[in-house]
Amino acid sequence: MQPRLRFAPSPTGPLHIGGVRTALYNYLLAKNLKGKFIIRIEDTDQSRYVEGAEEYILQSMAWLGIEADEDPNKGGPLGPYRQSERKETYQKYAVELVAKGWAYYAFDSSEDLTNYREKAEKDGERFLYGPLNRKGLNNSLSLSESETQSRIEKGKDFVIRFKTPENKEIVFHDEVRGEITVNTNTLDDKVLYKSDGMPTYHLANVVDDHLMQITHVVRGEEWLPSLALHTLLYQAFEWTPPLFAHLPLLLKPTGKGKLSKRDGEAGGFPVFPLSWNESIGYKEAGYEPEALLNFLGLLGWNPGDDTEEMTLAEMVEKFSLDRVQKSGARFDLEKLNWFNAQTLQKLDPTEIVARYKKRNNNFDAVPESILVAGISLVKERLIKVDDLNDHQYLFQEPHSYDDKAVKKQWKEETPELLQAFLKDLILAPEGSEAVKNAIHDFCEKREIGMGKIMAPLRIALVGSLQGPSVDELINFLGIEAVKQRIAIACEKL
RNA sequence: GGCCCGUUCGUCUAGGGGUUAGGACGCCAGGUUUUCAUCCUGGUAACAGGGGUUCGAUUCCCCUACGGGCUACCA
Repeated sequence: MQPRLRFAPSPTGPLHIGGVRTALYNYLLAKNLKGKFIIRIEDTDQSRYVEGAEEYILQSMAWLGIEADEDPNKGGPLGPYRQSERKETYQKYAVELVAKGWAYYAFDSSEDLTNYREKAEKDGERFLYGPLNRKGLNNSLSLSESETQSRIEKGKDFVIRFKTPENKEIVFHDEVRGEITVNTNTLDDKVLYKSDGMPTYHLANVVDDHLMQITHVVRGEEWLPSLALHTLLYQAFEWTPPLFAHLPLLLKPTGKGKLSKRDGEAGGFPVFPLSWNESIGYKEAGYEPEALLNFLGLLGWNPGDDTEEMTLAEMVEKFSLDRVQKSGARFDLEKLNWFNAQTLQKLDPTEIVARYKKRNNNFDAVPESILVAGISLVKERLIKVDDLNDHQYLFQEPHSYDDKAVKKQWKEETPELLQAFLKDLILAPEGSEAVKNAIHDFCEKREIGMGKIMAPLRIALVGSLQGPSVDELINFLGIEAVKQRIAIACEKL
């Protein structure tokens, strides 16, 4: 059987970074097994539907470079891939379950249910619509068959609930955690089919996974408690269940709980891949998708050796469920920054320029070749592509001079010294090696320390005591620019 | 509260009955760079606690604590 895995987000808002990781792991496993990766939109809750969310999710995946084999837009052999478009399918299965004695009609109003819950809560208990009390509630188990029929025919609101077997130890298997046992009396009879004619997650999910021939369900740990129900559902339908793997959750960088939108706002880091309304995304914050993926891939999984820097393809090759972590992982932006810097180091300067230009127009007037040469000079000091903006001196004369540096390094005799050096420099041959020699010779001739000329030179060229080595810088800028900058500095300082 | 899951340096993690408990990020120090960053070298720092089992437990079992999730006609 061909492995088929799906990522099944709900279009209720932007894709959370934890969702991105779930998508990534599904993709990694699918491709590792040489199978298909599918995106299915789970939009069964009309009241929570958010305009643009589906599009956002698909765009995020595109930006990340996680390509689906089948999705709502490109379609596929087992579509449609939007649950709202599969609406008719579900009723049939819900009714089948009733016929088989695995489900029943329930007529309890939401007010009644709320009352039961409030009452139970007052008594310090929890109301559970389940095996132990369902016979006393308003449903086809307590009502006569004719009464049930007539209510349905009269168009009364009803839901279909799963008929959880009474007092059974049910054992199910999770690929990450192993065997888990639950007593069915602690389960409730989940609604499978809602009164609005839509299925709930539980029904839709199981039916679609079966129909779409999903072989591995990889999802967040928040679904682990539902696995008992889902296992029972597969039994009820007499279908072979897929393999299940529940991923540990992403936790807040500090403090308690899972990562949420607010943490991003408080901690100043994105929680969404792309911007969504007021919330900035990783893309907009200047992160490279390769770095995000690499970072996320290692948050809850490792390849078993010490390898950390990996491309998507390398992660695909090494991925396996048995190396997925059981406990939640805290989100640490520092490490992502490191991954981003590493990603940039491996990129060709022309590619860095291209990515920089997509987001910045500061150096639009600078010729491409100069930009590439400039990047080559400073790329190992970039964490993000935008950091090139800190190196404007490569392409423009300094806007200002660092006061502290000037005070300390710019002496009275400095202008004269620089002008004299310039004369020597003009005579020097091309290349940064020659520049270096010129500086050395000049110092020797004048019998002065290198610091006397190096620091002022740097101030004149850069504006501060930073940047690439002076010889490389001079070589890059060219004699005319150097001459000009020295002149300007001598005048201004 | 009930049910389920988990717990190795600050963080991500490797390991697994006998190890100097390994790596990475961060941090610190030194070196390179007559600058800064990079880079290199070194350092800092962990098996939640208590009981078992065992010649020996961080590793296996139990309990406690702590953390997490679920507890909707949401996913």
